[in-house]
Amino acid sequence: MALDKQRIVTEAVALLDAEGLDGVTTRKLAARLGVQSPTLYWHIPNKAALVTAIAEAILEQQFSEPAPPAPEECWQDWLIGLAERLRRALLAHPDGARIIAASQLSLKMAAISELAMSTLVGRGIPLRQARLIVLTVLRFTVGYVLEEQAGRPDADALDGFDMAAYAAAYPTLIAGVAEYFQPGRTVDDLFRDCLEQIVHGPAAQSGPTS
Amino acid sequence: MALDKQRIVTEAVALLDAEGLDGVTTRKLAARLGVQSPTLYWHIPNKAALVTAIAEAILEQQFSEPAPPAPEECWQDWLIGLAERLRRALLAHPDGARIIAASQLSLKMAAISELAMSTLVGRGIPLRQARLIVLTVLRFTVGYVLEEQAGRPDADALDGFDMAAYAAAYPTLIAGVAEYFQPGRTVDDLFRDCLEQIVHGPAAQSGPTS
DNA sequence: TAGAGTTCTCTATCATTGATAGAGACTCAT
DNA sequence: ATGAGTCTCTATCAATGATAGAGAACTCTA
Repeated sequence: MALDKQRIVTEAVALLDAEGLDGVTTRKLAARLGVQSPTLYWHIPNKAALVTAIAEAILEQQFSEPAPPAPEECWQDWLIGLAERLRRALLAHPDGARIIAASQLSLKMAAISELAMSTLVGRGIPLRQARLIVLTVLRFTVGYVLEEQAGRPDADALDGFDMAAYAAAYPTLIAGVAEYFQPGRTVDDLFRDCLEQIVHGPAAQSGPTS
Repeated sequence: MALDKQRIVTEAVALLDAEGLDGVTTRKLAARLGVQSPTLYWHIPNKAALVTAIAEAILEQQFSEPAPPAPEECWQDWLIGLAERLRRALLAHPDGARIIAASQLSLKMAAISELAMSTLVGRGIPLRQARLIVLTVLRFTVGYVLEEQAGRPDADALDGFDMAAYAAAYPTLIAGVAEYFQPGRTVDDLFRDCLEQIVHGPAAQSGPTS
């Protein structure tokens, strides 16, 4: 089978799924492709470019069709949905957010921004405000998932960790976490509530709807 | 001079400032300290712990005193100021945001969250909403600075890049950027406007105030 | 002061990784 | 067949995080 950039990236995503970003090495990737590692460099300038290509592939999976703007849906809900799709795309692979953050100059991200901004402008939002909202939502989403996917501290880091002292030092923090996840709420609800905070404003208190 | 964790971290930050995160290697750091690299491992379990320690040091510089809650200032402005200080802390060193994002279990970040949440709760904000706002603001800030500090694409990446095609494909995006930075506005203003979007809501249109 | 124990630093050495140089094979039009 | 272009190989680098284990240096008793 011919080896081309397409196959390389596809296999790189599979390797990513299997071993995480740190497991994506040129040698392991080459082995999966039945090839020696220097061969990859004929198709790809360097590893940074590979990571960028992986980022594009990850986004492509979730945003292949241009994400229909919205028929009669209010733009706020549509934008929230867009961010949720972005988050799903990042969560679909280990270290997804790290990869997007490390990727330089993603055309796919630009396309998403363009879609969002043009949609909002089409709904009568002033250009400046549309940019602010879209920028805020997208960067928040990346920051959110980045922390969401952050590797749980290993044994070494937790060595001298005193959970009781932690709870005593940060009571409000702990109370907030505990309060939030009492009923049948999930982490997805938390993300959505944050987004509503942004697009609807703090006034829109999301009560225990449904 | 005695070599202890304190001195190691201090010098690591200096090395970070000089060469960026990728330049912070155990050998270079040891050389600066007049020591051989394995010596570091007596004081530090591994490099991840070093990065976490650097993260704490970076935050410490900006949040050494507990950041006075606020006398009569409204909590919104105070929270924005807090986020701006966090951003400044991250921008003060190369790859500052990457370091915070890579750091696992930062006590300093927890302290900042605790301070913010308890302040808001003290102002009568319900616990749940306080958590949402604080979480949103902090994660947005990290995501924002992360992209802000993202290395500009190198020559290789820009090889086959067609700026004209880019502008044609993403007209609204380009228009938004162009529109925003017309007068004497700075990148700091953009960040602040995004924050106001979050804490005051989209309704509060930030006109060209002074 | 002698010596034992602890604390810290050293030399030597690994395995891994991203990357390059340069030889060779394979394809295909002339 | 031959020569150009395309693709893959072997061999090899330099750099990095990390460990093993020898050995100074310091400290605190007896």
